[in-house]
Amino acid sequence: MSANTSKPTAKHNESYKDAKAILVAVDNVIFGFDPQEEKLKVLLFKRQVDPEAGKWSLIGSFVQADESADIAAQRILTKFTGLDDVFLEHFQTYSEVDRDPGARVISLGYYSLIRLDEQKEELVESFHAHWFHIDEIPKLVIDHNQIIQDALRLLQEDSKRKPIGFNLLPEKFTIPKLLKLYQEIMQEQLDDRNFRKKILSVGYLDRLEEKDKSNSKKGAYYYQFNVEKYFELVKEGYTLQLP
Amino acid sequence: MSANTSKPTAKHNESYKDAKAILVAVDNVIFGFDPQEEKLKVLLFKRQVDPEAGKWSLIGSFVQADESADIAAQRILTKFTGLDDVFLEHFQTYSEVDRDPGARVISLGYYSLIRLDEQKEELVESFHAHWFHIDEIPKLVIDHNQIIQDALRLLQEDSKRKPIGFNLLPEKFTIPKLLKLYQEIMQEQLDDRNFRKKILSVGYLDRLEEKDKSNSKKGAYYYQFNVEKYFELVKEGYTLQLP
DNA sequence: TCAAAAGTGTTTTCGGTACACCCATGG
DNA sequence: CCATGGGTGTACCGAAAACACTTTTGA
Repeated sequence: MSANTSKPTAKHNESYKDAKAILVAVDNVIFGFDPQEEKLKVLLFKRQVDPEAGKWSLIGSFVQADESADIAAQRILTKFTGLDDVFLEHFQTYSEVDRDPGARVISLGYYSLIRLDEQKEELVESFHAHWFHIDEIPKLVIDHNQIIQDALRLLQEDSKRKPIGFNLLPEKFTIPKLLKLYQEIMQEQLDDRNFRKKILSVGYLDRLEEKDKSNSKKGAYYYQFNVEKYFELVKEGYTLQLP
Repeated sequence: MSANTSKPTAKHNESYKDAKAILVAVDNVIFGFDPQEEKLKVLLFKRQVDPEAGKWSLIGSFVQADESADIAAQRILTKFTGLDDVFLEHFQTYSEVDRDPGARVISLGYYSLIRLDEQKEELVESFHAHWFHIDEIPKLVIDHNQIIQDALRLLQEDSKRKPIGFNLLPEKFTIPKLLKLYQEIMQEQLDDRNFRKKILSVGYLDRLEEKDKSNSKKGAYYYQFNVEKYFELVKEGYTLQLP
């Protein structure tokens, strides 16, 4: 008697045959942290296909018929960096009809965290890919600047609640480096005493005997992330909560 | 000289022509709260197309060539409930190759929050859709049970950080009802005194003079969510944080 | 011996939690 | 007048925040 938004009697699940297929891509915001420079970076490369060939772009690919989106995101990550088994997470979908001038493409935004010291540099170079500091991202193809911004915001959220920062550091790292990493991610200064207190009080960091003397005469103790202890804590219902 | 994961010289952006298009659907987990029953519910309907026609399913549709996924999710929501301009959010993507036995379909999971008192009941009924209490969801088609579970988890997370609960209540509501709603969402008991203190201290609830006497002789004051005050708070950097 | 980074403690403040009693009113 | 749900206040505890000094050692 009202609400004539649609005919209730019409079939309201379109059949598979009537539906129009769409190109689906993954775009992967690959983050890395350079412990020397103490900078958070994103891997970009020059797009190879028209339109907009030659412009900087995120690492992406179409999702193939025989792979899930997760696998596709993993595939291109491995292809460009040689790395496998790293932190990789879907965070947003971009489906505006006209976002890609080449065709109607729905893009699945992923972000991954890798250890710069473990990447295969020859591979990165062979694709003419380049690491850009998060503050110096050039104008990118399509909506990729937006995608990076969204990824960074999620990285910030996630960093507060999960110990994912360790995916960006070498196996062994010092507390000062960890602090610098968090400051880069959060884009704000943190009190070093309170940070140290908080992060060590959780109990998932093991101090090694070894020290890193590359930055000071005194040297800073190396620490290692203890995954087992972290899983125990999670089982007990613990959830990290940084400011 | 290592990392032979792929030929660096090969084109590493597949051209648009080589890519295979994929069916893309949205599945919308529509939440409603019945203030009388004090139950959180999800809208489901009987799937019309094979395979698995006749089984209970989320409200979904394929994404059309001329619409974004957001619009598609909005479209089916309006079609089934008559409602427009409600809380609607994408939360996850389901892209396993064999998830749908009918074809390769990538599904975008959405969840929406509606006011049960505002839905067009004739419309809901005309589609033979039905509201199921969150604890009594039947076995659904494909991976839809999983999708609901994921949606509920996100609703719980979001509820702690954003004042989205108000999207499930009538314009005017009492604190006891709001408490019951939060308890339904969180699936746990909350201390009523602390809850009241916390939620009122934020300052985005306006007390009306009117009382709801349907549940007690004394009557409970009606409150209203004040969007303007909330936006002001957000601008000042405020973020809600419930236990 | 001193510059430069690493490491350590204390006090204050604020929010979270636990907890028990009075209030209003229709029947 | 009393049962029922609605509403209020307080004491305690622990975590977060602010804040400054000592330690180490290579150059």
